[in-house]
Amino acid sequence: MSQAGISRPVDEQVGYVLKKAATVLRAAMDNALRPLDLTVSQYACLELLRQQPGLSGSELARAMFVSRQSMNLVLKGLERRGLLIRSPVPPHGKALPTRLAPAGLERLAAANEAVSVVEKKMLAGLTPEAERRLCADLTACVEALGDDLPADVSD
Amino acid sequence: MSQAGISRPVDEQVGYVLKKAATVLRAAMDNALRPLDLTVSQYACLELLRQQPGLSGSELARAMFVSRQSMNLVLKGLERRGLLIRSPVPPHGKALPTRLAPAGLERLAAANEAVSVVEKKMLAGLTPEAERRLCADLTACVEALGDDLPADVSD
DNA sequence: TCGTACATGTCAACACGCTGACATGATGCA
DNA sequence: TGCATCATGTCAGCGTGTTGACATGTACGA
Repeated sequence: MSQAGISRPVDEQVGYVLKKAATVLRAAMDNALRPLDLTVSQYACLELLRQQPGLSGSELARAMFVSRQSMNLVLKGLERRGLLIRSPVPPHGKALPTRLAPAGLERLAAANEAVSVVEKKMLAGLTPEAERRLCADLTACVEALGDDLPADVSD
Repeated sequence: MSQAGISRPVDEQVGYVLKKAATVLRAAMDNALRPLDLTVSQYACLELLRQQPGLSGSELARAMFVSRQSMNLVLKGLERRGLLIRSPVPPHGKALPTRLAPAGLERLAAANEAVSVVEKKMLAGLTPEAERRLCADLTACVEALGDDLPADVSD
């Protein structure tokens, strides 16, 4: 209690650098996606649906680390713009399977182009080996913090 | 335009893993700081002021990647609670130098204890060597994305 | 000296995400 | 069968952060 702990400058603390990297990347992606009239959340939602068609709102929310309510807003917006299609009637429980509309797939293709540019720029200074290592180390951090707990962000 | 680009699952994309790590870390820090009645933003603000006393609101905002306006709200809250002190009159331009109050330093010491636990847990699976490498790689990513641009988040 | 540019603090309005709460449909068990 | 439990979708309210705008104080150059 005598001294206030860590004296290392924030620039060398993993947490700080991690936040900075996430912030800068998000800003860069926002800029890249703005001409396509897509936010990062909307883009991520479309890409997830391309890889895993038929996901429900709750499943998408978990995959994107946001609440069901937030995801619901994203889905409503994308549906209203004709970029995706939700079953009007739940085939099983209350879950509404969601799929990309043709317009959504088209928009996503352009978005992936733009995002790819940003990603390449970000990783320009890293070897493929370093890139894999970075992913692995970050994943190790996530699991060390108890990845098992966050079944959902809210709830 | 024929195929929608990246087919790699999102779990292996740096951007996705980066966001996940940042989200999980923030959640863990929020939990750790809640008993102390501090948010992550408030904690970061106090820690920055400990390392660099006398910073103005705008300087703090830049260091924390938020807008001046957001930082202003954080500072008002901390000042009202007696955790920091702002010069009532600007000594030079309009910038108001800010310093930790004794109560703030005390609270910060406890907060650093709590945050240190979370950080240790997160880095448990990494060697010190890997930790440094992780920081370096993330910093490289930030700089590759054009670290020079974001003078301020807003503006 | 004047005026332009720039940085800072502050107010207002808006967007996004979260928590809390509720209703509904499915599942499992007594 | 009846009931408890769980997951999902949805509504309302709140907090946080952002953009836009404005006033003020400083520094620089004609």
